[in-house]
Amino acid sequence: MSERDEREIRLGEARRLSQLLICVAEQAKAGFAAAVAPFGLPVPLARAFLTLGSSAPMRDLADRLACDRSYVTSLADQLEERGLVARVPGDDRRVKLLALTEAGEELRERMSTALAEQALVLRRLDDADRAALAPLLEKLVGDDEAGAPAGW
Amino acid sequence: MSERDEREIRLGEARRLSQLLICVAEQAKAGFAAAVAPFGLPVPLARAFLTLGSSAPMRDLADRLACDRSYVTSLADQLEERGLVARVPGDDRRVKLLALTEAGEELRERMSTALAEQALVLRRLDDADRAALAPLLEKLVGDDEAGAPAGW
DNA sequence: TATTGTTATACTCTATAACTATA
DNA sequence: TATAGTTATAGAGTATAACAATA
Repeated sequence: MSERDEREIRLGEARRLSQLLICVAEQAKAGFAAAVAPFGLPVPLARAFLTLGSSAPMRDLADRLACDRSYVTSLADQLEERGLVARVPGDDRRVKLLALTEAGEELRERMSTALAEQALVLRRLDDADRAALAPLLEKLVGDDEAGAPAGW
Repeated sequence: MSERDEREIRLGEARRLSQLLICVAEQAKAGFAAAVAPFGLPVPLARAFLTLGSSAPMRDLADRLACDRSYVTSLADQLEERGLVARVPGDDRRVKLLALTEAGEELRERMSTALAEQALVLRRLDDADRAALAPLLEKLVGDDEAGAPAGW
C-alpha cells in the first residue's frame, strides 16, 4: 500500500471519528437542554447560572463563558428577575459580584443533580468504559488554556 | 462507604466526564469554524453544504440538519448564489433536489480534506488512542436514530 | 386531505460601540 | 489612561404561520 493510500485511510478514519464526536456532542447538548427544561431556564441562562460558582465578578463570568461583558449584563438581568442571583458590590467599587440567592443555591443543587443523572456517560457506559474514556478526553482537550472547569 | 456516598461519587464523576465532553465538543466546533473559514462559508452554510451528499431532496436535508424546511430554503438560496448547488426538479413534481454543481463538488473535496487534516482526533491522539476511542463514541451515540452519517 | 417548497415575519442569542463610574 | 458594568442597537441564525402547487 502506498504512502498516499495510507494517508487517505488515516484521513478517512479521522473524518469518521470527528463525525462521531460531533454526533455525541449534539446528543449531549440535547440532553442538557432536556434536563434543564423542566426548571424553566432557557439553555444559555442555565449555562451561565451553572457556570457561575456561588459568586463571581461579572467580568469573570464573561471570561468563563467566552462572551462579551454586555451579554453578561443581560444574563444577570434575567437571573436577577427570577430571583436566582443578586448583584453585590465588590471590593473594587467598579466591580459587581453575581451571587446566588438562597433560591439560586437550592435550584443549582437540583439542576446539577438532574444533569448528572441523565448524563450520556452514565446511561451508555459502564465503569470500565468511563475509566477508559476519561484520559482520552483529557488528551483531546489538551492543556491549551481555559479548561474552564465550570461550576457544576 | 455508604450506598449514598457511592452514588454521590458516581454522579460527581459523571459530571466531570460530561464537562470534559462538552469541552472537547467546543474545541471541535471551534476547529470546524477555523478550518472552514478560509473557504468563505459561514459555519451553518458549511454544515449544510457538507451534510448534503452530492444530491438530496430539500426535505431530507431539513431532516438531517434537524431544522425547519423554511430554513433549508434560505440555506439553498445562499448556496445557489455562490454557485455551489443547483435546485433540480425531482420525480415527484413537488420535490426539489439540491445537487452539487461542479464547483460545489470541487469545493467539497477540498473542504473535506482540510477538515480531516486539522481534526482534533488526529492532532492529539495516536493510533492506539483512536482505536480505543471509536467504540466508546459508538456506545455513546447509541443506535437511537439519526446517526446522520453526514456526507463529509 | 397531506406534503413540498416558499414567503414574510418575528424571535433568540450575541456582539459592537458609545457611555458612566471608578481606578 | 485603563477597566467594570450598562445601554442602545444591530446582526446572525433559526422558527412560525400562511400560502401555492402537487399528490
